[in-house]
Amino acid sequence: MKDRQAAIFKKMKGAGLKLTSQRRVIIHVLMENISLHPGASLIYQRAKKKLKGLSLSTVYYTLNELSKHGIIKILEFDKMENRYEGNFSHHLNLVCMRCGSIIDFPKALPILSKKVESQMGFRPDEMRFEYYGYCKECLTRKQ
Amino acid sequence: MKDRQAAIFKKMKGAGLKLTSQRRVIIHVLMENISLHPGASLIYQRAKKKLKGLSLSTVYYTLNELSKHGIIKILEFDKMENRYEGNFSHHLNLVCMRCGSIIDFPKALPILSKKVESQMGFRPDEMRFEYYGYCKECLTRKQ
DNA sequence: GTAACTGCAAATGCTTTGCACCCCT
DNA sequence: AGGGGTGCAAAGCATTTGCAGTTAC
Repeated sequence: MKDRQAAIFKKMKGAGLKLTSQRRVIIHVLMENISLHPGASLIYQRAKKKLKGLSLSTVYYTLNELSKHGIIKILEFDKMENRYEGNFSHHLNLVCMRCGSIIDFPKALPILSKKVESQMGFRPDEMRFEYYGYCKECLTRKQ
Repeated sequence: MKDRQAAIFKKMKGAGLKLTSQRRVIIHVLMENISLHPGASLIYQRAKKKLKGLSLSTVYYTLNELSKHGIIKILEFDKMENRYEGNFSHHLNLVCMRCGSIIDFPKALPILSKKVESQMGFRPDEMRFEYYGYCKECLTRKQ
């Protein structure tokens, strides 16, 4: 966790991004909760407790800058705010439609990039694999 | 095309949905453009030409009703309006980040539902597989 | 010193909603 | 006849933007 945070600071330096106190807190909260794939509002709430004057636009601006430089990844959803993740490996996201939790499923997925390119002339850049359903906790709670 | 439209009307009847003149036009335009995976605004623009008084909220309401009854599918994106599709088969969508076109790639994808359920206790309901990149036309046009 | 960052408020864009009227079945 | 459907305007919500002041490098 401390390591991952340090790694981000290093990448930011490399990308010419400034390390402000706001960013330190935002990144701390982000990494502390990275397995939840937190959204901007959660990050904002928790970060604001540590840094009173923090504004939501700063949180968005920072997360967008990090994503622009390939340091984190933005996950965008239907009827749900964006979420942020640090996992760049090729994996499946399990999205709970009840509680909104997102779990990584690391099982190898086929890479179809070559086929897609030769058969359709389409050059893929990013990929997205998701299952929407109900997580263990919500299934238990349900009945 | 005529067939697919008739099939939708039939399903609507089965679901207890009323067939109004607005809906006839909306569905006609939807099916006419289904391979584009049209968005609400495109459907609205084209349908309004055939039915002057049509309102955008009716378009949204109709598309939502159809989706609620499993007659069409809503695709939701980042920074792009929702798109609608009729293809319920397990396929990959190729989304062009330049022109916004969406192409179906029918290649069989692994069904991981069982694994996900036994290993993670997650019960999947819907799935979503997308590649974001650049389509043939945009690659040609680019340089 | 200066370009980048921050906070505020306002704007954006898509989608939904409340409500009165309308019309399919 | 009655419940669903329609159109309008307004609200909703996450995200972005313009701008003036601030700060890291």
